Amino acid sequence: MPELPEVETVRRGLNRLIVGRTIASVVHDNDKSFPNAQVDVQHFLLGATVVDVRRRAKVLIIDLSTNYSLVIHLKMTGQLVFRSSQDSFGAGHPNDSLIGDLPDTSTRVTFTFTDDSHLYFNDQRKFGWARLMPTQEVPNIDFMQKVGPEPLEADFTVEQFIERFSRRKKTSIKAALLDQSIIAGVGNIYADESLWGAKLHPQRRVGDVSKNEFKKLYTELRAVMNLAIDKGGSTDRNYVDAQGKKGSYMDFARVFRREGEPCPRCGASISKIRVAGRGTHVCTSCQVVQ
DNA sequence: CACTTGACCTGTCCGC
DNA sequence: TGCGGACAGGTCAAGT
Repeated sequence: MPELPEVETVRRGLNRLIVGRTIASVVHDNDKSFPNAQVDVQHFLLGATVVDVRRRAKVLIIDLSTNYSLVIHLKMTGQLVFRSSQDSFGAGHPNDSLIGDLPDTSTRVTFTFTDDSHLYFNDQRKFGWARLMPTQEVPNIDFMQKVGPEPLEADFTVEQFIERFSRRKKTSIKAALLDQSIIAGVGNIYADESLWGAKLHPQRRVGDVSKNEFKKLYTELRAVMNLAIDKGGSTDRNYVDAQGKKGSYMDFARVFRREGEPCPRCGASISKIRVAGRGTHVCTSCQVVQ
């Protein structure tokens, strides 16, 4: 569920909260949440100071002073939550975090910094992963090699956007939007939201999308993602930011999770169908299959 | 190569 | 109340 806006929200939070902190200890469950644990994780992490937190597509990159980087994919239910040594979650200490005491049953990795603050990598469904590697090798991993361009970069043009779809003609526009090798960072929420904005039915074949419709989709996708970043992302189920707080984009969603509600544009009832193996929200009245 | 489907997991919800 | 099954959806491997 964390898509580009959610991962970007986490990145901004971590940038504020952990840059400059030095790792004192790491405890991990030694399964695929940290698949290269057999390399000496402790040796490369202990004493390392966080120097930057970057993002590429839905992947977070935590750069360390040792010229190593932690590369983390949250997949569906991953969370990265920071707690200072003062944070208290016991009775009589109200807070606005969605989650309580940490570590909890879904904690896969616990980083403790030298000031006794903590960063917890939680992942209920264990689809996420963390890897430690030299910073200079990060661009060489398979994921980075095949992932498409960042849709919110200032120099990403509508012409590039259209060109990226040129090798896909028969598949649905929704399947193409979800394909990370075409455009980076789009997931189920913002695919449905941007297709509604562009009045495109998710099952429209890519080859049947006109140039003007592509232009509209480009504009809508960027607008929707920028708004979502503004709102701290979407909390559908599990997502929380680096302080454990929910995002509020779902309050602004037009179709996602709104099956049965009236379309904000034409008033017809919003449907939920299945496209590209995903639950898909659509107004069949004003989003045209053609 | 283009494209689709199933696997990976576990918590939640729904019907019986 | 308990229990089975469907469902949630990011990515990769394996299938057509």
